[in-house]
Amino acid sequence: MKEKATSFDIAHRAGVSQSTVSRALNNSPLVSQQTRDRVVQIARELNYKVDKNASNLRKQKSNTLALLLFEDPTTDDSLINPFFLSMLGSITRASANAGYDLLVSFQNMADDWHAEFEDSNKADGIILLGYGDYRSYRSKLARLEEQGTHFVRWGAQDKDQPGVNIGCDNYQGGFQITRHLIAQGYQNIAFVGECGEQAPEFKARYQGYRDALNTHHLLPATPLQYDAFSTEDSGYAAMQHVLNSPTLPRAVVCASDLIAIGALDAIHEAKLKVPEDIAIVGYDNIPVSGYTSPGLTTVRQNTTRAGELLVTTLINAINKQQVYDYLMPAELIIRRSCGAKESD
Amino acid sequence: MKEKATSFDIAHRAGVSQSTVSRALNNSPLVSQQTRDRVVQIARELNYKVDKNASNLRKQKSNTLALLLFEDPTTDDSLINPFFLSMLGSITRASANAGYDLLVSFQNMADDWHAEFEDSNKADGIILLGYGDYRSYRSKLARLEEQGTHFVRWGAQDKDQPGVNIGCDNYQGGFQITRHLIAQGYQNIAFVGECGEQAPEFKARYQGYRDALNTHHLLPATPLQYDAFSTEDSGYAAMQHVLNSPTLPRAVVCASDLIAIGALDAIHEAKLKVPEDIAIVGYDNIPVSGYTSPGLTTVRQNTTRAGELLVTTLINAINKQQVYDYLMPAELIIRRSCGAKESD
DNA sequence: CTGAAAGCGCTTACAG
DNA sequence: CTGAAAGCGCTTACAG
Repeated sequence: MKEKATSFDIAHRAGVSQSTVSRALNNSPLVSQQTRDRVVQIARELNYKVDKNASNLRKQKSNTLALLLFEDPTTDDSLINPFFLSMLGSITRASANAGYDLLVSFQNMADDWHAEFEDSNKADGIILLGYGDYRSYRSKLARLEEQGTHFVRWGAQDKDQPGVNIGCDNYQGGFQITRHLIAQGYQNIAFVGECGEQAPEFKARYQGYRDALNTHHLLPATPLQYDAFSTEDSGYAAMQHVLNSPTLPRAVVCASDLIAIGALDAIHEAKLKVPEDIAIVGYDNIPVSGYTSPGLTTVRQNTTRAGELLVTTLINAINKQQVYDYLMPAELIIRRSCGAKESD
Repeated sequence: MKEKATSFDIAHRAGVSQSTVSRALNNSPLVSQQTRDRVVQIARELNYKVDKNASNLRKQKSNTLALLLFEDPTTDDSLINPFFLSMLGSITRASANAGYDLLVSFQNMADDWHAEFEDSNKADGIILLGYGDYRSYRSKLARLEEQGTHFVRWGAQDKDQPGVNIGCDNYQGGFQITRHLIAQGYQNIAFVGECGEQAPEFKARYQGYRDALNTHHLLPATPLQYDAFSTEDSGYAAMQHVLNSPTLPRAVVCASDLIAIGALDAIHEAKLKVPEDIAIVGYDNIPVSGYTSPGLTTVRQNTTRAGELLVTTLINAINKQQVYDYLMPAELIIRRSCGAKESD
């Protein structure tokens, strides 16, 4: 095990000062080409790497982004929502492309997550990812902002929240997919998914659903809305409720694919057919949604683009540039579960 | 934007020396309870966090693990193999539980990845994750070892490789799933997946397949093996090959679920039925495999356990403890694609 | 273009 | 139990 080389070792061998080594390696213009070449050469021979801790300490920045994954408190301990898993993948890739390291962490609302990363200089900025109610940590977000910590949120737009937000247009997605069902001729359309303040994404999708129905004068007298959060089990239970209600809806808009998959199970168990007896649509376009029987009509959120947007927005913020909220368009993905021909 | 507090600020307010602050905050026994309480109290008030860069620089360790994801060179830029995505999830969780931060990074065989992390003190150790041929970076692994860098590999056991290895018993998995097909009465069984040195995992699965056939005297005169790497497209193409061959096999062992899913597409396109006309089995038990039509019989690798093993093994290595290779058992998951009753 | 020096914010022997 | 001091390995004004 060789001792690790430092900039002094290189300086010694190159016959220059340590300052010059540092400059040469950092592409400072204040070094002659000749000196730089020699230093770089020796650094390579010695397999030298700049010590990031020392460099970061001195520069007071880390070239690292932190990703905070908030978990659905209801999720099984060993599973991550597939949608966020795919976001994780695209964020990882986007940070790498931007030359930043990515620190990944799960959060269970630990007391001091708001300070943990930037105050400790582990990261230059934070990406907050997770469904749910940012209101509950509103004060923490405010504190982040007050401390000058850079962060971006993924989720539902909310003018009231501190910080920049990147999200997908949940209202439009809910509207579109409901309108699509209406265009198929369905009238009696239910919604499965909680839609209170604690679930702003679902709430926006629900609003889109309602407005689409309203536009076509199909809004039922009593709302056909059933609570469920984003797990298969919850979707399964909610759909059993639906199936036990006096009048069976002809179509169901589920607030997420996970819910829709659970609903599918409940329907099959009841020996009913999708879409013949009841049509089902989901939301998210998680990988599995293309493989259910029948394939799920759903709304895609472009995770690749989302990852890029989150990362570039955060980096811009770190570099003191003006940054803006961004609302990505939703994209309808039509498969068989809605009863449309796939070419529709 | 408040200035960030340092240990000196706390020392000043507490009327003690900065050394004492550091000790108090690091739970050193060399501090009176009274002093510690006061320091901790003030630290909280000032919202103080230890600067990790300074602390790491001084301690020469980072409390961070690096995860290097090697990509299948054949994979689409925006997609990660779902199996590795699920490993990523479990490794993230396991590191967090162990109190380590996790730095995630993709690798395209950049020249100096072997030194990038530990030499730069960004991480205390490295987890190498990715299918493929470790032989091609054998020299780099050797260098890692020589430099005293701590690392664990996920993948096929290989006595020739430097470093510790955690993996799942690919041979046993291939054997079991093939034996299962034989038990269903199939005789003419093909294998789809490359099985050369560059794909050690697939190779081991193929060996298991062959030995199972051999045990039952079913080994064909000419090997029924078709190359494919782990993507749907490649599986689709390979299965078209199979379907064009003079005698159609009755069952096909695919080296991965992704391959099997592509194969399923090719078979359905040819208007054949699974499992009636031809049985298909996969490997990995990726989430989608439960939702294909029919559901895929496959081999599960316990990713939760794998993540924990990788992390704890690496941490043990970092702490200078003796560490060992570990081979996890494979686990047969029976669904409809093999023609068995699910309760089989 | 180069060097000598200060200092980033800690931890930890050393001395009491 | 506590404090004064050294030093981790860099980057960057400052002076030439």
